[in-house]
Amino acid sequence: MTTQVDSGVRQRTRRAILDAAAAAWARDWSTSLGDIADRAEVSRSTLHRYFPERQALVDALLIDAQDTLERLWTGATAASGSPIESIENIMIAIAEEANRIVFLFSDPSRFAGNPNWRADDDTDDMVDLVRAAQADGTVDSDIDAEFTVGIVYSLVYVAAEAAASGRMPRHKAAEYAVRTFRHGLSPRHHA
Amino acid sequence: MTTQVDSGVRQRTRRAILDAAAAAWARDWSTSLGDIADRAEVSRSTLHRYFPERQALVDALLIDAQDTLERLWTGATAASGSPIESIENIMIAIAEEANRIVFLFSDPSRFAGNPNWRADDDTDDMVDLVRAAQADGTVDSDIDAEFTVGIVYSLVYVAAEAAASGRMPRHKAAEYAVRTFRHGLSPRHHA
DNA sequence: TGAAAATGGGACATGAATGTGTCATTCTTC
DNA sequence: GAAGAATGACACATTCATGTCCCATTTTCA
Repeated sequence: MTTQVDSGVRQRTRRAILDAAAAAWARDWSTSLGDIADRAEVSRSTLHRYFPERQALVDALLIDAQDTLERLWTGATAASGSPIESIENIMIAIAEEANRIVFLFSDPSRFAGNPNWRADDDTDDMVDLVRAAQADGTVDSDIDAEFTVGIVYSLVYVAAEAAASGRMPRHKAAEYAVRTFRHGLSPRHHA
Repeated sequence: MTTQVDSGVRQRTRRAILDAAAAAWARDWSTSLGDIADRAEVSRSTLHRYFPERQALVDALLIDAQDTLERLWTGATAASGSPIESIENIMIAIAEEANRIVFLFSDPSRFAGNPNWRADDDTDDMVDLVRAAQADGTVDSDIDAEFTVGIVYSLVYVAAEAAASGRMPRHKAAEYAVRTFRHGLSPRHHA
């Protein structure tokens, strides 16, 4: 039981476990709690103290990742003057913290029915943003908006992969992704 | 024991199992053999007759998917006159049979050490193709070639997802992907 | 039609992951 | 330095996927 507010120690342990789980489950949903505990550098006992059941960790992770996503979203849109600028800033922001977020999209159907799942809302917001950019004339209207959102996410994923593999710094990978998006979805192009 | 050549019945059962496993494992590597048997509409007993151990199914699937990939590759490059045309034709071809192939790239590290793994060769070939297209002047040389290959695969993945969800016909999704690639990686663009 | 092939269904043992609990040890904090 | 918090290291039961049989039934093909 927590005394009053969780101590700094507990916060750090909790975060280590969440981050380890996010990174592991992004690649392999069947990663065992024992492996996650190892990655977090805690014992399996400790992991179970923080998250009594596997489902408790899943739920906490879901909430944490979506909170992070919305925080990034707010920051990125606040600093933007146009829809396409918002999209590009969001891409960069997500690429920065991809380790905590990617697992959300590795297989969304996995969380279907989970009352904590609300990332669809973010995707809906992104679709709205793309539609606004299409109305703007800054994004190709010939390509389906939902499809375009899929491209946005997958470009971010490629950037995150490239950064994680150590082949290039994260900011450079993000720049490539944004650049490809901007050019690839540009409306003015000879047939 | 097989009499002489596998009967047509066995071929169809075997294919149903391989396809079910490829589709299931592309999304969730922890899908049980029981679930795969259900998807393939065979009993778990039958599945075990064809693939005594889980590993046997993994190996067979690995070989089957890579054979498919190389077949597509050969056909696509044979019908192409330039590197970029080859790349685009391969994208379309892979999108067609994505269900059998995508699982290869869902987490390649999973197959590290497996003697049957050779998809890296295909990726290497793709890198060569991109480099040729860059030398051509048809693909942006400012973006890392390996990163570009990642984009190619992920665009195909997005197309396959869109088609699988039923939001659009497969050929249209593939067209979007190719279009995004062509424009997104185009070299001539104002800064 | 009859034999062989192929499949379905179930029983059973095994191993890995999970969940629970206890106790000793280490770390914080006053 | 002492009390409480936090952790690590086990032990144990339970559940589930896996692998191995066996036998009845259906399907295929000569």
